[in-house]
Amino acid sequence: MKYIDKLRNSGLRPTKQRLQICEVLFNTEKTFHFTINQLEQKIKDSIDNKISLATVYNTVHAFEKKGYLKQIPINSNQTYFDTNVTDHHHFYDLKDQKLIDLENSDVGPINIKKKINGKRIKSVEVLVKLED
Amino acid sequence: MKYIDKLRNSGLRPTKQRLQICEVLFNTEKTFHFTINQLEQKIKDSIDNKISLATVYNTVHAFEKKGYLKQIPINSNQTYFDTNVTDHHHFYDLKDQKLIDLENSDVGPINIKKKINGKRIKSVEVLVKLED
DNA sequence: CACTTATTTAGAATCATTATAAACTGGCTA
DNA sequence: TAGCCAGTTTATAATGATTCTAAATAAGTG
Ligand SMILES: [Mn+2]
Ligand SMILES: [Mn+2]
Ligand SMILES: [Zn+2]
Ligand SMILES: [Zn+2]
Repeated sequence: MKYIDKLRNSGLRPTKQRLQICEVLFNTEKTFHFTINQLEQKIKDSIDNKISLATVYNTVHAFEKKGYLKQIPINSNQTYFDTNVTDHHHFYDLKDQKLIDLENSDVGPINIKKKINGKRIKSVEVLVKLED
Repeated sequence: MKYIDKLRNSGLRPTKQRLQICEVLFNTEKTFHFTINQLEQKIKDSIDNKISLATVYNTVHAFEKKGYLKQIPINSNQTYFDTNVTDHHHFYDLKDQKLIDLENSDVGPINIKKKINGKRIKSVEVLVKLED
């Protein structure tokens, strides 16, 4: 199975719950952005058994740690995650509270001129807020 | 007084509490980043009377709405604010959980090529995560 | 199967933030 | 200056996302 190896290779046991969450997160045409509550709803809509909220949190954090998900820095009372783990940026529609991907080519190269002693750059993320 | 006019001109009554918070926030050499709890501590350290936590929240939100403060988009359980309301960007030191200002000149112009119908760009913020 | 360790789970706890509603105050007007 | 009132402050409760707990269950191993 597609996700069994992915999980085993990461040192995560391929449990029924994790495999079902993998289907919801990764067996899609397009990548997407989500909060835990939105993911919980998606899971409810697509499987018959119940997965506890604690497991959804546990799984999302495990996947994030393994690099299969990333958090998007944004001001919201809920944490946003992204199934697109490539380097890219975001529009944030303030009215609809929706994230839209901005490819690197839509933004152009960003050259950070300032250096901090003993630190290196891990990521560069651009957030473009949109209003009507 | 310096802040009385500022508040009046914004349609905010210059109350004792607001004026004291203005002193803490704006009567400084350098701008700074803070969470509500950090600000609460600063207020306690610099005034004799008590200001309720609710008033600190109310005031910070009022000042943000008037453009005297801005939120910094970052993944944290607490909201970060900035007394520097000019267009600028941030380093985020993941280890020390500290924010460092990045001036526009340190980043260079950012040209967002993608357009979203009916929306206009309100702000462009760059977050550069630093690791050791 | 027997055993160990990881995982799931319901529910409680945490904690930043927001809501409530009563008391208070700044500013205007008579 | 007194009186009024909308705006503000305040203690406290409520909310809600997230994390914690500890017992039950499931996966891997020999
Ligand atoms: Mn958060
Ligand atoms: Mn927040
Ligand atoms: Zn994205
Ligand atoms: Zn700043």
